[in-house]
Amino acid sequence: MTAASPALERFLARLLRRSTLTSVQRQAILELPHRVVRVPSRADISSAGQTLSHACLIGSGLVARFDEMRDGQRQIAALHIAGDMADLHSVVAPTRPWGLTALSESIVLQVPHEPLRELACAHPDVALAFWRDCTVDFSVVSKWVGNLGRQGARGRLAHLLCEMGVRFELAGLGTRTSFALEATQEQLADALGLTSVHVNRTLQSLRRDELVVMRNHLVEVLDWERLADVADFDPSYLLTDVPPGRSENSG
Amino acid sequence: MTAASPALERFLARLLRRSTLTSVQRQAILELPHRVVRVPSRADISSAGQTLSHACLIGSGLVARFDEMRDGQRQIAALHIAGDMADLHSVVAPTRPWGLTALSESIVLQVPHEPLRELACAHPDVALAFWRDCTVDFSVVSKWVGNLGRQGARGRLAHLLCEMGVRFELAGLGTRTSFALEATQEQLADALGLTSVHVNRTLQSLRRDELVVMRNHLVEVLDWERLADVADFDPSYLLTDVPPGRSENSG
DNA sequence: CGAGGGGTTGATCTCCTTCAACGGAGGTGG
DNA sequence: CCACCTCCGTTGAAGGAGATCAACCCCTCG
Repeated sequence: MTAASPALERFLARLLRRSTLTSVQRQAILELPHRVVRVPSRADISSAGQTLSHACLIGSGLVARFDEMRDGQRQIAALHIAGDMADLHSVVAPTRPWGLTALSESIVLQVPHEPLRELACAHPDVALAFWRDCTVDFSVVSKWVGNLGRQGARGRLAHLLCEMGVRFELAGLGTRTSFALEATQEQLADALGLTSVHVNRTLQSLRRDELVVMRNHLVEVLDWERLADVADFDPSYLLTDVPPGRSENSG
Repeated sequence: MTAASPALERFLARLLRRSTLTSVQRQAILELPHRVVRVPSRADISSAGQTLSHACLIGSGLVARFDEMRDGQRQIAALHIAGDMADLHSVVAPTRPWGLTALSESIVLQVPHEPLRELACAHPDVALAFWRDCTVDFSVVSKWVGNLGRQGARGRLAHLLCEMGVRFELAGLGTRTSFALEATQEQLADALGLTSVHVNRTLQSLRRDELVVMRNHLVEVLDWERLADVADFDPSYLLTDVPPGRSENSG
């Protein structure tokens, strides 16, 4: 057994958090062919409307999925960290209406669609696991709609920080109260539907209330309870509390 | 061959718009077991956190997927019309963090998860088709993030009307310039992240500009081009322009 | 006939944007 | 080694989009 890519191992771990796979299936995932690409900070990985033949697995760094308006303004619709397959959706919809961009210097694994599709077709459990993984992203972006539509700047920012904290913790990349979020205030603004000026003022407000400090892209949550309260944060939408057994049979 | 439910036929038609299925597979979908339920206007179909054993296929009416804040405020994250399987996602994630509510009197088909899952496991093409269908909803909700985050009230409302127009047209339930949207201004507000008062004023503004008229839940688009322009609307996110051939092999 | 829900209007307030300027840290070239 | 530049963060003042609150209208239904 050769040493697998740590990125694929992270991806498999993410899948296994919510799905059960046999050792054969697990091995097949670890052996997926791929090309490793280093993406500099602020470089676009792919743009909207492109038809791709591979999915992007994040090896390291921070990657954003974004929607672009006519005037060039961008809205970030998702943030992806190491172990996330940023557009697993593209396996079934190769022409995707969104773009991917690296917010920080990142390592990306290009995993061809073909073997992913073949794996899904050969192993129904894998197909369900992939589908389920996409459902997690769906749930997250749905929550973002609620966050943007019904919360003020404080709540929105607090919610984003809570979400990323829990996700970094789940991925083993930090703790929910201390993690590296390599995004500028302008990029946070693009994710929150705010201006960078207002993100700045809102961060100061959260800091004045001794809820969270952010400096040098390092987030330190000072009072998780109160931050989650400000954010109206309920982590269940991250679909983490799936029973460890065969989740397929729970319905 | 017995007469299939028109709702299942609509659902199948929606799948076939983007996926290719054999006649055996098509027949299996039309023969899915289900229970027909009539849901009165404003009644919740299911609430957040519930673990379900069936998915909801809309037979008629207008159904909203919503997120609920602590204070009871609701944010609608998706609108579903006849032929939409409102929570096909629940097949792989039976505990869903969102609720479903009927905005108008609706007919809902409860389709048990088991046969859906069995169908997906028995036929990889069906699994991919289901997964692809979920990707459409994903793409739509992602676009809503952009709409909420980067557009003002006029653009948001115009975009929602454009989207629903195209979707009604695709589903054969009207034309993009004339369709029934059975939602109150308050419900539109819940979808747009606005107040009902402001939705009212914004509708008047669109009407003054002779872009669209809405009365008695009937939307009449007077100038599609300009409305789409105000909305910054590009229908490609609805994933309608998939080639008619075997889309699985296009990557 | 009265009640209630949805739509309409006006006045006021507030949150966030806009615009503009400045500061500090890091990188580069002379 | 310092001058300069650029990017990011920070601050202030002014303006605007939308919220809020409250009243009223119309239509439907009991």
